[in-house]
Amino acid sequence: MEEMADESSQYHWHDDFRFGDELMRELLDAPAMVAGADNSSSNKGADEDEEREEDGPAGARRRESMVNRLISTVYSGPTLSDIESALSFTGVSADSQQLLDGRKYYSSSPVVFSPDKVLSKMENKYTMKIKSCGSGLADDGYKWRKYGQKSIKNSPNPRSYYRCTNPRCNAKKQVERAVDEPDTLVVTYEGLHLHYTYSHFLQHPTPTPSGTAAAAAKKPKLHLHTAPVTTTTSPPASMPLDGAVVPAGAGGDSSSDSGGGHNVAADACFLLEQAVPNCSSSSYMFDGGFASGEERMLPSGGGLLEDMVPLLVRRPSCNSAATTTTTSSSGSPAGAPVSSPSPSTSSSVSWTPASPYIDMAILSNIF
DNA sequence: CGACTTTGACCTGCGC
DNA sequence: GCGCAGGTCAAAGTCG
Repeated sequence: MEEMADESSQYHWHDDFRFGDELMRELLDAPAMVAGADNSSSNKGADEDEEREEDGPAGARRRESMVNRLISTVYSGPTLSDIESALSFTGVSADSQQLLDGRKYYSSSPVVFSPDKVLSKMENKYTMKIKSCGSGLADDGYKWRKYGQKSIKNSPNPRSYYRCTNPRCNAKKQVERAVDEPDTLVVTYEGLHLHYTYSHFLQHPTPTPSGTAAAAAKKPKLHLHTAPVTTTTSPPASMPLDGAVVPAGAGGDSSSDSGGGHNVAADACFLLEQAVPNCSSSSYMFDGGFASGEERMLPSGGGLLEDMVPLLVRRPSCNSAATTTTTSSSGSPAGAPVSSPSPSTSSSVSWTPASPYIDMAILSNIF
């Protein structure tokens, strides 16, 4: 298992993104771009040399800006706006719209996370219908522990109950097969993950044999299963996908999901940065590599990222389509993602995931 | 030996 | 209050 999180895993981040022509051009012009991405061509020449050697705060800001641009340019998956569209979000502010555009976010005004706002909606439930592409279950990037199974009336299929293995997380999910569609899994999520597990970060082993690598060796069980998800069904999201979703066990109903090889943390950082420009992913992902970032991302024991909202949902390993229905258990304040006035339903989505991860529940809470 | 799954028992909410 | 159904607990078993 842990062997799957080999060195290559730290590059999964790149696996899901491609370099566009624009990026390539920028890379070729790296010196100038890095020195002054905002500068016009008129700055080239003598000034360019000056800028290139600039090492002050301004230079740092520019470099960070450049990194951000690269990030947004490299990303080829669905943008938050795509997700928004899919969810038929309503009440999205102009700023948010801009923010949702992966190529504009860095120039938009900062978005301030409101923990209260997010937490107030933490009781939301959302259900996903996952078209399984095999006999397995989807993986949402989180680690789940099955704590019960119940046969449901009028349903030939038992319902399995899972709880997030993180002791400080009360996220739960229920998994059962659709009565009319045996190849479809119905996953209901309750509660949200306000953390990442070690597994996400251990996928990015530090180059140094000691330190985090040692930690990884000590906590192998927490590694996401990076094995090929041939036996798992993946939903589009933690929505987890298993949108943070389904266990990968044999037989489908009972499975403990795990990662599918995706660089979840990286994706999360990217998405987080998209949502929160002030949160510089570069400081986590690109400044000296992820290894150093790993340390910073583990503010406390237990590998929790308490200051970081997971914007994740694991993409299904196959081209499965997932349908999600978000249910707001509590009165949704204005701006809630629900598109329907009905208290029991909100949005229904048919999404052929091409993107990494998204926690639609969280996104809906944020925007 | 620790983590995880299985599974029957127990608890809780709801309708009658 | 009773019964049903869904959700959770926890002991036992399994696995690596």
